[in-house]
Amino acid sequence: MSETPRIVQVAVPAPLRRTFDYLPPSSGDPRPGVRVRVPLGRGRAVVGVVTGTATASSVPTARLKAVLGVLDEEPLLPPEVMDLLTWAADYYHHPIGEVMQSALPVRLRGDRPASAAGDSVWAITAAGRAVNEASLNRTPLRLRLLSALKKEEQGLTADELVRISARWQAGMKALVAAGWVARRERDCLAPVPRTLLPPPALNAAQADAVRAVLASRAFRVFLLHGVTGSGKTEVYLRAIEAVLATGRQTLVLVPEIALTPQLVDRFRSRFGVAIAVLHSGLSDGERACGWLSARAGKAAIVLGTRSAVFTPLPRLGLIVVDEEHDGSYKQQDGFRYSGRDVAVMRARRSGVPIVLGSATPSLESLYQVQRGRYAYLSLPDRAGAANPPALDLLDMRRLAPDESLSRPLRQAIGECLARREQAMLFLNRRGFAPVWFCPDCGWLAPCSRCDARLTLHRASARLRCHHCGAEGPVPKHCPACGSERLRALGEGTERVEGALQRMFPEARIVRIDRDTTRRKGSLESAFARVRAGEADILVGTQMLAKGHDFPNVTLVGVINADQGLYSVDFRAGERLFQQIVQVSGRAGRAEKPGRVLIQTYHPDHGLFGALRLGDYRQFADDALLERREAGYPPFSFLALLRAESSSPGGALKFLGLARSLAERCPRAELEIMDPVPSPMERRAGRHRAQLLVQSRRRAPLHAFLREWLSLLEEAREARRVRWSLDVDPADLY
DNA sequence: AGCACGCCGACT
DNA sequence: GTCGGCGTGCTC
Repeated sequence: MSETPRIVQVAVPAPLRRTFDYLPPSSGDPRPGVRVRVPLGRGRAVVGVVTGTATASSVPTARLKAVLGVLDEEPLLPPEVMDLLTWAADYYHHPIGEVMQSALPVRLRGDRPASAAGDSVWAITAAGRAVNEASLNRTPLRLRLLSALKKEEQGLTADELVRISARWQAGMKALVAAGWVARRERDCLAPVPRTLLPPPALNAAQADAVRAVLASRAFRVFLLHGVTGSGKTEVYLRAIEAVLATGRQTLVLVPEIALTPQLVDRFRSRFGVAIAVLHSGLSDGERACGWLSARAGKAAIVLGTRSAVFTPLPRLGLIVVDEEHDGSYKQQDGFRYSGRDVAVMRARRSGVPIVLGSATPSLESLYQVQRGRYAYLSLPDRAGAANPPALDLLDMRRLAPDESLSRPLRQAIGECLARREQAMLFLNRRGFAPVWFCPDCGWLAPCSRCDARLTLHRASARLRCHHCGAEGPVPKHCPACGSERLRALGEGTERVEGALQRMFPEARIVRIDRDTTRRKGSLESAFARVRAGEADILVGTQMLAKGHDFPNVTLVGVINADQGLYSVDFRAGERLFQQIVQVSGRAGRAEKPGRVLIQTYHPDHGLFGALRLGDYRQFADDALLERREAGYPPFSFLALLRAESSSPGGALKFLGLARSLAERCPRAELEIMDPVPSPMERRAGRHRAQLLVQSRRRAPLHAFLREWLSLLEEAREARRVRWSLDVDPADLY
């Protein structure tokens, strides 16, 4: 019998929407999920992932190149994850190679063996611990290294040792030779605590929710709608506990900012199991180590942000998505997937239950509840029987604000301080003032690369663009008319902080925004100061609202709630409501009632009515009716083709071509809009435009997109602009 | 994305 | 006479 020629299909790291065929290595066909080194182009070798094998190729055999090397004995990506990634590449119409790469930790994207992916560290040995430090007095470098390692149970990497001494290697050599220090791989799984916290008692709603989730052995989506402070996390923990007891693993996804040490500690102190934490703040080695422990089944719980949804978990038993409505689940560049939606698909494919938790669920999820697709679990009560905070609207049309703070708000802050409680103020705008303005000729300092105004940062005396990062000095004279009367218009957090300091000279004020928390760990230390009672007033942007509890905050003020009230984006209302509910949740605890004051120029807006009643379901039902009438998601499916070009008309011109190519594709049940400039047409020197495609049904939309993209890829005009397709876009700009 | 090939301007 | 500008095309 003649042997059948075999072909290996490989997803290569290139923006190509297909796999490449290679001849197998002499060792035989590598299995799907295995990394291979393959030649690509002229003299270049890349690492790709095997997606399958075949008996024939559409490329003539003579032109096929052979796999250069096989990097993994066992598939690095197991079949379950490979299937999920293939689905995701198809659904988001994104190049398969880039999708595969995004699923791998950075350390494993190259040809490093999986066994050596962690951080290599120097760690103290038992012998080293017993050394009498006085005996090292004559070798200060060795002494410093040894005492540093004594404090670091996990050991130190070369990068970290450099900070102790540039010449650390010399001293380390001697310490290793003496047997006091050894080189090993850093263990990324924190030690299991000796004493575990006992689980608190559940209220009836929590117990019902836990019971419902645990009753489901197969795939089922649960929407856990729990008001702030109602104990959603405890429901997760109980469900996880039961899953762990059966020897299975749990995947927990949280929004980017919410993965705080506090949350991690809460998980660690409850379970006597290894927990892998995966987020962007880790070193590449730590990420790879956590990922590999999950894949090996060593980590029983994976707690991570968006990209953790692709972590291999051989014994997956449950998925939890916390704050499922949060926008940070959607990746905003490159492979634009939704971590939440992929999680639901993963649960379905793996046949496990998934819990989506939120105080303000997305309209998409609530709609699935209405349709009977998701099970609805409600936690209506705050733990400890605390009342929800009283919510008042301040009609700014009738109140004379002083530096954007109305009199009732100032008064409430004063009373709050007198009670020795803390106040928290939100303003979604950092910097001192959003505009630098000439009162004589009307000139407004513009960004030279964006269609936007520059924001004044007074402390650093700079004008900055919040869209492209450009910055420059603050002109003293108007460049248009020479006037010397330039002034700041509007308010940012920096200005409000100053105003508060003048109004309440005794108060200790902490400002929290991207400018004050740029340094690593500074956000955490600011929060720690607040919790320790070393601050009276907190001023900040949205980042103040997520994942943190401040028991002594009893007043929350929203300084400008109007942004987004009349926005062009159809999701703006939903997001505003979610934000206000989230910040309101910061006010008050069991024994101290909270108060929320919202400043607005549109107090009659319907959104505030539902907000005052604290009725999210009512708001959501109304909003869903509006969406249904307008034909917006979740009653339709969207795809947005975006383009940007350095030349003014380039993006629109390309989209014009895309629009005409669309005529050649199956267009039944589709609405293909005309290309339009993006709401902020110029950004960072690039001209941007977009084209929206909409359909009532998913299938025709995706059939269309498939053909449309293959035509677009062939078009030479497509090489002159940067373009990307966003399936289920979160923002229409 | 990389990388080479390919024709037109200012330099040792 | 060459170095190099980025337009165009291809990668199994």
